Amino acid sequence: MNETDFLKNYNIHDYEIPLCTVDIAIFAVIDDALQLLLVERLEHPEKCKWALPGGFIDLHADASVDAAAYRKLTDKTGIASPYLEQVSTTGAANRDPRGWSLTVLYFALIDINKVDTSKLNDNARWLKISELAEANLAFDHQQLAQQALERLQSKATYSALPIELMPTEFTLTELQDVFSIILGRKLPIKSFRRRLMDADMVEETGNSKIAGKRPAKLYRSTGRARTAMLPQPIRP
Amino acid sequence: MNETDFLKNYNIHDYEIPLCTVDIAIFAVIDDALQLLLVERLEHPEKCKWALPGGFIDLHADASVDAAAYRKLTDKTGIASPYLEQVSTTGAANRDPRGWSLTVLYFALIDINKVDTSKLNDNARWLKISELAEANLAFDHQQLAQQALERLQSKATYSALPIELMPTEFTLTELQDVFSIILGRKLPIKSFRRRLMDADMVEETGNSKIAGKRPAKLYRSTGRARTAMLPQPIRP
DNA sequence: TCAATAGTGTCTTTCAGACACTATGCT
DNA sequence: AGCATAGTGTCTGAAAGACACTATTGA
Repeated sequence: MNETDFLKNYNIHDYEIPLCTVDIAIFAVIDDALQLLLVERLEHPEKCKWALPGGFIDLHADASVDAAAYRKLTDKTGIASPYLEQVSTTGAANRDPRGWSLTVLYFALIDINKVDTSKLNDNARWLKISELAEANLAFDHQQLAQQALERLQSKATYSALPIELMPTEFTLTELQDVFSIILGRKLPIKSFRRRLMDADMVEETGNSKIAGKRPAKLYRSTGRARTAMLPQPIRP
Repeated sequence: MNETDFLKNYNIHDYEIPLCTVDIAIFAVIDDALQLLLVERLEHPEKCKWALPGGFIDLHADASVDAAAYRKLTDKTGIASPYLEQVSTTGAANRDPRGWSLTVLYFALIDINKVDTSKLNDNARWLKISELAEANLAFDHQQLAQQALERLQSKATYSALPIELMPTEFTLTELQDVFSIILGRKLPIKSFRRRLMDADMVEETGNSKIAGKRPAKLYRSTGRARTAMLPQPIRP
């Protein structure tokens, strides 16, 4: 049999294959807290429970898994160029009552100001990370969210990725506060600023922000935060 | 409709879903070179081309994706406790002529001496990493292998993971050579030894190895290499 | 004794942490 | 002037790199 004949006779439905989904842990800083976007499930199974945004890969709409994740993310937030990174893939026989199911987990970092709020309806809400441990989410989404959070926390120690959570212009004090929120502890101001400046993660915009006291210089991302690593991780 | 009825009516074959596979980049050091295990494809598509070991997830045999990867790895090598780590998931409409397909990529590090050679037959071979760039592998396996290699190289700079490629007892010079092979450059001897010792990645076995010249102390892994990070990455 | 490989002593460099200090604007 | 917040100067400490040095064996 040659390849053409082989493919002609090949029917995917002859085999038992898993359900395939993508799920996205979308993080934003809101009210000085790191928060995670959840949507309410409108259908069985796990109906009415809160879950990570996501769903089945659409073989016609989505050219790739990454494209599927982007589509789901844009559906929910309308953001033009969000930071989106694949975290891991979980698949098992018992994680969904419909059968053997596999999900590709992503995490996204967004600036809450850039969200198209018209896309967020009643069955969406933000969950503070401090409440994640006790949250009762659909399927294994609590563990998935935890995994994504650990990845973000880990990256915050050796890269400047949390810049992706900031608005276009921000002060270094604001950025340091975001790092502190993510890592759950105070950071030394001097080395924080030195690390970011020496590694050219940010550059001055020339503007400043006056909030009653001494004006703070405003910075913007140089874009290096998405890929470059800092020379040493923050010590524990 | 309640959940029980919903599940009763649910038929996975009503939906178009991707083909799901796992692929494993199995690395070993052989003849002072980092090498990658390949198997020849016996069936269409891409018949007779070389590919990463792997294949379809078996919904009955495999309780999870990780279990599927372990099964494939054990099938090929017979190794008891290989190091196996998930790298990434790639899925796209055009990567397999049979249709939209998704693969979960793993990488494994093995000690070539522990391989059950009876499991490796004619349609398996080792490819030197130096020849990977020009290799013409099935599907997108060349890129997948490259990704796995990059992960290994990256980890070699900030962890002691390459210990997983070593036999039970090894000298520090041998270990340093393996790091050099992976990273493709010489490393400073003093800081190499200090890093591993200070971080308790290895411990003396009490034995030594005589190879004509001064005997070298033999060490074994403490197991910390699988998880612990070294304080600073090796500088570029 | 010499060649070859194993392994150390110690100085320098890099970069994070500590902390006291200065700077700026509002009231 | 006093305050609160922004931001720096500079010392210390940890860990990597450089490199000359010593150690151990067989031939």
